[in-house]
Amino acid sequence: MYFDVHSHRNALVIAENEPGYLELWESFKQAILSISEEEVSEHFKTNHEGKAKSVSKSINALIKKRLTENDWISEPRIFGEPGYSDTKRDKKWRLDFAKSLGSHDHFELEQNLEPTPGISVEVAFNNDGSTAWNLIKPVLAGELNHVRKETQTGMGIIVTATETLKREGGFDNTVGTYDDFKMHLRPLRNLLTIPMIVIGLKPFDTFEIEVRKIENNLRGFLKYK
DNA sequence: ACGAGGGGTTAATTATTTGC
DNA sequence: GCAAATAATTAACCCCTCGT
Repeated sequence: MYFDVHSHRNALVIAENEPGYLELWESFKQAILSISEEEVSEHFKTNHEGKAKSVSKSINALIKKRLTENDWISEPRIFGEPGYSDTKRDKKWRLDFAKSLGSHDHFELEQNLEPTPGISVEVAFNNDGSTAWNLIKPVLAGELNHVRKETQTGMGIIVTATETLKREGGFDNTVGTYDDFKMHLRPLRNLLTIPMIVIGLKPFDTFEIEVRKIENNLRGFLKYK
């Protein structure tokens, strides 16, 4: 899949020049770019066509597959404290994905060892109301490093849908888009202290999702362009 | 009259408890 | 100790309001 890129607090410059971040950024970019249109349409056809409205589940599943294959950790916890990390209520305190070049070991973090570059990833196809929260999570993850190691080590990547993909992918009209995230970033600049790259996924060349009403429910169907 | 957007609901997934 | 049943927790998406 192809995408547009928006850079917050020089994230792109850092990602493309700092040795450690370069490696992580390339790994991420390659993961997304390597998802082919055929794979998405095939996945949708076999799993969700006629049952779900949008392609979001297929895209989510394929991103997860690619990133975990490349050693990104799925749904890591942000904090290590009871109440925030126990399985009962830690869900909203988890990132979608993260990868660090160094150790995730708790002991080493406490020992104030060399900062290691790490990137957190949020895939945000949900309600526009949670746009702000999606932007804050990478900051929380980064601030943790900041406090423990006294060094700026965090960077966030947010995966969103462009307006066109939202329309052609059958996404619900409430999902926050690439443009919505860019709108949020300007006024929130001073609160969002971590460099972030916002990715706007582009629509597909060969197909789109046609939404039809089946027995009062909206369902998506493949339609080749 | 229509479409965008937000709040609320629910189906499906994940966790926990219970029973064997 | 393991499986089945039950409970909790989302995230997708439905519906209704509001602005144009």
